[in-house]
Amino acid sequence: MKIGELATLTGCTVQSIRYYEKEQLLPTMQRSDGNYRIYGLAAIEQLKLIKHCRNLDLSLAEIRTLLELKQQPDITCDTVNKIVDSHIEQVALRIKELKHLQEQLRSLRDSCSLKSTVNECGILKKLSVKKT
Amino acid sequence: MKIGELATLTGCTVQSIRYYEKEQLLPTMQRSDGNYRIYGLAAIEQLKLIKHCRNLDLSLAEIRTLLELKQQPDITCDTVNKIVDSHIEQVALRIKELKHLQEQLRSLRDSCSLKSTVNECGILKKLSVKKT
DNA sequence: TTAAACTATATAGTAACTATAGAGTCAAGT
DNA sequence: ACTTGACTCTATAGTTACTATATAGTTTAA
Repeated sequence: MKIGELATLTGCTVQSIRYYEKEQLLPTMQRSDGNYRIYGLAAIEQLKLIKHCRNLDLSLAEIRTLLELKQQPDITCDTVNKIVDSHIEQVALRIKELKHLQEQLRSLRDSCSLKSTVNECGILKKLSVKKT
Repeated sequence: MKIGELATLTGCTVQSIRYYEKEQLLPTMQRSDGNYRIYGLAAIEQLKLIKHCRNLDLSLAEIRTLLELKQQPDITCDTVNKIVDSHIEQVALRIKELKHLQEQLRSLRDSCSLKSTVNECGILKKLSVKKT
């Protein structure tokens, strides 16, 4: 299988597959006579894992760690848990921040009446004055 | 006032102030004999506005638009409203996405028991199999 | 055989900075 | 007068996870 077929099978772009190889998330593939990368079924598996992790917003560094752990089946999976746990925390924190942001934006939005001019725009006034 | 003082007064770093100037969020400042940027009180105002907007996660492009609008006090502030509204929507969407993510991460986390080895780790299994 | 479709590498761009290198400026102390 | 240290200047590279582009080579179908 060549890279284009792998791309359509997994929903990745050709470029990102090459990028993952460069970043060591996929192994260096063997090449055909014409220097084309040749993939087997294992590559589909691995790319799907990568893609699923990316959908969960895991960083490439985190995914690389998971993949390395997968190569050592006999150690305990504490590290896997830790990665997921810390990621859950990060997401929770981000949600909290965004909710706070949402409140501020709404209160900002309420400070501008419909027909006013920029000159007396409550939003711009608030932005200029409010402390950081 | 030189750039370092402005930085401490506003809580920005010296580099980011220079960056904002390069990106046209601050005007090109006049220079001293020794080629140092010289700032007045207006710069504090403007930097605080920028910083406050950044705290609200507005992009530099959005902030640039707001600052341009500020220069034209007589037009209606529809555009200001639109920027804020669209930003509120973006944040709401992101919160929704993150909540969905959070669910998936938690269900993933639940699939790994405490003492298992990587070999039989429910998390890695799920990640490999689950569809994108 | 030739054109289309595919693949290869290398490089630059994205956002909003941060970090670094190398050089010039200024104020205070000796 | 000289030097030291703190400050400033510009230019460049790095960050993340790609995407886009240019240029060149390969394969496949008509």
